Amino acid sequence: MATATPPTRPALRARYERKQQEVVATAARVFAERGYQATSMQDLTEATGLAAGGLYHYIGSKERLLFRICDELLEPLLEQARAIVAHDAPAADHLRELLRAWLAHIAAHRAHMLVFAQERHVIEREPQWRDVRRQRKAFEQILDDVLARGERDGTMAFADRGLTLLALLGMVNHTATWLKPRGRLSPAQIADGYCDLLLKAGAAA
Amino acid sequence: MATATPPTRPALRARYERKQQEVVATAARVFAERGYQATSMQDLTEATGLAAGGLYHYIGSKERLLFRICDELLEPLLEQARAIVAHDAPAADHLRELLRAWLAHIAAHRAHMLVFAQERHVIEREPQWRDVRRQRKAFEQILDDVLARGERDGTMAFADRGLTLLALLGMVNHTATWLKPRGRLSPAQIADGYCDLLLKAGAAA
Amino acid sequence: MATATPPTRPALRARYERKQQEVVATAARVFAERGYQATSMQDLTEATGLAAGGLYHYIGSKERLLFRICDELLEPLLEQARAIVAHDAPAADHLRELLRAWLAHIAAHRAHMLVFAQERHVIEREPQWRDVRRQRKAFEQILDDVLARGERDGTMAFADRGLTLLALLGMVNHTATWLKPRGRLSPAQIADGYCDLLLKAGAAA
Amino acid sequence: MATATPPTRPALRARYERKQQEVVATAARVFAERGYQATSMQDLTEATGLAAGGLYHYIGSKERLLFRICDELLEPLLEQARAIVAHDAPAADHLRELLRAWLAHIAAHRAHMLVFAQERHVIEREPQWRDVRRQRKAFEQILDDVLARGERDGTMAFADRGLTLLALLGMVNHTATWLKPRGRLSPAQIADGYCDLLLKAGAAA
DNA sequence: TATGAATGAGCCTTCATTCAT
DNA sequence: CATGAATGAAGGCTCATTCAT
Repeated sequence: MATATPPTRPALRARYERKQQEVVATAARVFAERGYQATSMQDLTEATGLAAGGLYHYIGSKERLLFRICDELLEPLLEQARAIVAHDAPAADHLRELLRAWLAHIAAHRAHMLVFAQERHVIEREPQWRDVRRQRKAFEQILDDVLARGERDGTMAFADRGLTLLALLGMVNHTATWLKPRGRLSPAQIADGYCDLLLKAGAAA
Repeated sequence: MATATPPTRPALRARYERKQQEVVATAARVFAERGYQATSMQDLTEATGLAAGGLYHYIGSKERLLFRICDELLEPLLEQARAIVAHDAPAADHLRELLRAWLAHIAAHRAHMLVFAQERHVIEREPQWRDVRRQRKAFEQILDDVLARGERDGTMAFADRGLTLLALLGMVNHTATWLKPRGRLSPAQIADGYCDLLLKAGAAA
Repeated sequence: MATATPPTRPALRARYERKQQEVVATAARVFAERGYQATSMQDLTEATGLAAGGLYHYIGSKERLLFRICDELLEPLLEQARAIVAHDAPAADHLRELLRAWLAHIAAHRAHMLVFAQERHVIEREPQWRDVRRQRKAFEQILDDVLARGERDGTMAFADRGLTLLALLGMVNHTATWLKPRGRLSPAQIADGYCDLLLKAGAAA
Repeated sequence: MATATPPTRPALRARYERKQQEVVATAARVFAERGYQATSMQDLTEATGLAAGGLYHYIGSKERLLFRICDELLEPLLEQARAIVAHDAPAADHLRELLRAWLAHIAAHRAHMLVFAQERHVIEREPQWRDVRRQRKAFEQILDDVLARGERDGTMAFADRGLTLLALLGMVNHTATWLKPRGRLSPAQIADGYCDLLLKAGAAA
């Protein structure tokens, strides 16, 4: 993956990184709309107002751009998740907090999420995406750990924990597809809805 | 959309359609692996053993091929769904039957399903995909109708039926992603798992 | 190095290869004039009368084209050289025959030779050119062997055989630069001139 | 050809010119390795440690840089050659001195020489290189004059003087290709080797 | 002096598709 | 029926160069 070379002097560097983020955000929006593959650099040129060369000054390559989008999505989410499970609380509370953070993140990065989902088949197959895959897996592991802890301490009892986790991942990931900025339900309400679904279904006898 | 011109004499026509289905199946597999956009006609040329001209003889165009894949996925599924809800039975039974048929269909057409999911953003936006969208919506309507009937007759009580339906769609659609031909759970078991999840969560008091 | 895929049926294959050679010859001429790097595929498009796609149908890539040019130059030359030294004759006769064959080859493939010389720095450095390098070295080895044999059997006595060989290579390679189709001296006369230069300078006492 | 604008105050000017020479030397090295055309300004940016703007401050343009390299090569060589033939001496002595100076120059400016040879086809064709061509021709004329004088005064007798000169040019120019800083033969030894080759071959009966 | 952001033309190549055979 | 030669627009990206700072 080609890397754009950022300036070294701090003042310029800050400016560079601000502009870079702007470009990434714009690109995420366009990718989400038209699809990553179907979006040409020409499209981004128009969306950003930069000429081809200027664009590459900030992004290195189209694939690098996709990488940044995935990273901006997963890295802070993973960090939040780790912070949540770091403090002491019942498994059910952790689950609810995780879901709320997750849905809020999706709402705030809807375009990122849609792009990530669309290009999933690439990310799961190509070696250069290993780090991204690892972040995704780490997050899912945290979720599974919480469910497992609930089972162990007797507060949850799932028919099949593995399937429950997969169902959860499915419903949450799918959410980016239909979530609207000012929709009927807030991200928190959706999170609670999913959480209740799981907790009721897995209510200990 | 360009249309390939099939022969009119019945014997030839049968042969033609058999070969055509073969091509569509192969294409679905390749698309599922590499992505529709990332797959070139050249790739299909290699995968099918046909030369460019021969390929076009059967498929008309790349987009037409995508259309066929979607249609092979949705049309029989919709038909089955209609058959299921046509006979008299409690809402919960209908739901279970629908899920079993659906999961079985996904298992049998995994590639089709993955392609459909991947290209969803195109299908949902472009006018030429209206008919496909309509099929998808009709199927989802059938599901919603069953849940609504359950609510009406008092056998189900969801916190939020709309959200429940979306959750269901999410988990089922996501399934194609991880379903393996000889996995731990059979399609029927998965269907039952999802069904129980919903029914427990929406158990009437 | 990408490879264009030739047809398999013999009749078509012959046609394909004829056209391919035509393209290579044209390209060699253009490269010789403008330089390999300075020549754009657009230039070749104009020179061959083929559109971009058609061009690639025959050549695979620009680098592959360069490879073909080098191969068309070196492979038959090496073959001729081997045939010459295979039959019994005095070293001086072999030398003269080699030079005549060599100069005739250069005259017949002036463009190829100029391209080869121009891109020498690439050919000598990059790993994908190993086979071409090997052919060049094999040819030079044959020359050195003849000079060494002359020294051994006492018919030649060079002040420094290594330097003499390098001088020979220099003068012959340089020839493509100034050789004109109907110049004052024929390739054979030039060959004899170089041969005499060496033989006189290395005349045994 | 764009021209960089040097400062006018003497002290600054000296500094400027020192740095400029440094840049030219570095560029010559990189060009010799990768080829003039294949070297990007970005490559030079990295090799010199200057940013794009700084580079242009010193060189004006990429072509101007090539011009400087050629000029640094040819101008002092031509001056030396003129000095040599200015003093009275037998033609054979002049030839030897010329070759020694020439080979020493090549050894000291190997990169310059390689670049000059590589880009020869450009230099010989484009009008803006007329002055460089003139220098090259002037140098070759000096060589030819010496050989002609040797023939006239009966101390040399070549089979074909024109061909002999071309052979000489070929062997010397080719030398840059294989000359190593601490090789088996010193530049002076190589010069003598070439000189002896010519003188023996052209020994008057 | 020197930086590095920015340009936009041009690079090589691939693409879906057509059509004479 | 099927081939594969051929198209030409468009793809992602790099290039030499300029200029505000």
